[in-house]
Amino acid sequence: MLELAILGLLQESPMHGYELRKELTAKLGAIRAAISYGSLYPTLRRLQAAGWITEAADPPATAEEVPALTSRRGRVVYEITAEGKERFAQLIAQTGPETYDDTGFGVHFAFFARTDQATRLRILEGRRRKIEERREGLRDVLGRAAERLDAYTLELQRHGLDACEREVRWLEELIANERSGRAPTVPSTGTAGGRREDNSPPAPGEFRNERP
Amino acid sequence: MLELAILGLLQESPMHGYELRKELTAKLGAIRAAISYGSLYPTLRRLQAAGWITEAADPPATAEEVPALTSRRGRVVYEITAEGKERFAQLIAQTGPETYDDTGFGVHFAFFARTDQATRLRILEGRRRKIEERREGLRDVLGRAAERLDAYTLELQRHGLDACEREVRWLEELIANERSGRAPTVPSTGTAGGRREDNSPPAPGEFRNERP
DNA sequence: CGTGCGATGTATCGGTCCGATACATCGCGG
DNA sequence: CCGCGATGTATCGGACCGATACATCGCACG
Repeated sequence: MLELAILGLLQESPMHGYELRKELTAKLGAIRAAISYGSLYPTLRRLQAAGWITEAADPPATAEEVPALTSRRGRVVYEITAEGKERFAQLIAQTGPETYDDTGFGVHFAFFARTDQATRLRILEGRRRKIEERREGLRDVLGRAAERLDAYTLELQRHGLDACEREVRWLEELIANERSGRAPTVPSTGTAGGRREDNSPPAPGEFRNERP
Repeated sequence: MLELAILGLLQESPMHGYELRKELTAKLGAIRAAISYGSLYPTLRRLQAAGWITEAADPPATAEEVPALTSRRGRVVYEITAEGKERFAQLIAQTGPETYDDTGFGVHFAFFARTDQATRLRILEGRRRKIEERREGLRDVLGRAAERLDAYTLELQRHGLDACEREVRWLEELIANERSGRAPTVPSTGTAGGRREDNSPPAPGEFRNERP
């Protein structure tokens, strides 16, 4: 999962670890806390060893200042490679069971702008199926095994059931949206990625979510 | 977390691994999928080594059948010890930061029936604080950084924000409930635990949740 | 009658990720 | 001038997962 997220983020712009963590936290804040450095750095090394990313020279901030005295150690900037982009595309398209658990789905969803519509639909439907199963499990427990459980446990299940029902409705909306309107896909920048500051803005008016 | 859950469950009745996993799944179904045996068995061994649990003889199911031929290997039934109960009480009462993350809170909450009211209140308020922080983080991203993010990522944040707000409201309810009405605490069965089949039924009418 | 299959049951292994910790630099305010 | 919070890289032990292996039991189907 981390691998996918890193590859996805580095496609927007080269970054060093610290920055990567912040962006990761911003992008995935809804589904998980903050990525630990204990996962991040080893994963970066793994990705580099595999050739998906490379170290890039730290740009000296428009030159002008800090000539050469302080030797500028630390601050390793990573950049995605062409192979890395292929790897990302492969990871994004292939759906295993882990694609539908909370974290897996969240990460995949966060990069839907780089995913083709068919895959998006497949993932949304798989997720819905999974949540429906969880929902049924909770209903069963609340129905059949209710008397064996104490009031607090029961309340926990009720809250969980509520969350499931809500998420299913959300997914339905997204699926319907996906089927009818063509949601925009960010066009791949091409293998020879020339530093784009201007990130493709999401086409307006695709999510008419009608929040009152 | 697993340790706490196992100790809690074994206080209701002795069980073997498979059974433990099923009960665990039933009790914690709202917050996590199913516990892996790859965690369960090593943890059981750890708990046994520490003296919190012991192996118990597998009761031959009212005797009568299966006299002695099939040697009855496999099926290790675990039982909590007096030290294990102390350990549980200690774990349940001590609150660290991990008490308030999704899993930690869920497990603690699931055993609220064995937790004193002051601790319950402390945990509920800690959890509320944590969720409020997450909520503020999401609001910030949706406000300040909205233009940097694509429509899908934004939608993910909105959904997360919604879940946060909902959980805060749920917690408020629980806290208010806890403060006014005295919620029941399952009386400790005592250190010399005499096999109780009849589980203390939760007092009725404590959660007036008024679900329409 | 057998046979195969799904539920029950115990167990290990490699891998991912987390939390704690350590350490170094930089700019700013007291 | 000194400390402190933000920035920044890095490692280590431990928790937990997913895959896998293997053995038993009962029963349904041919």
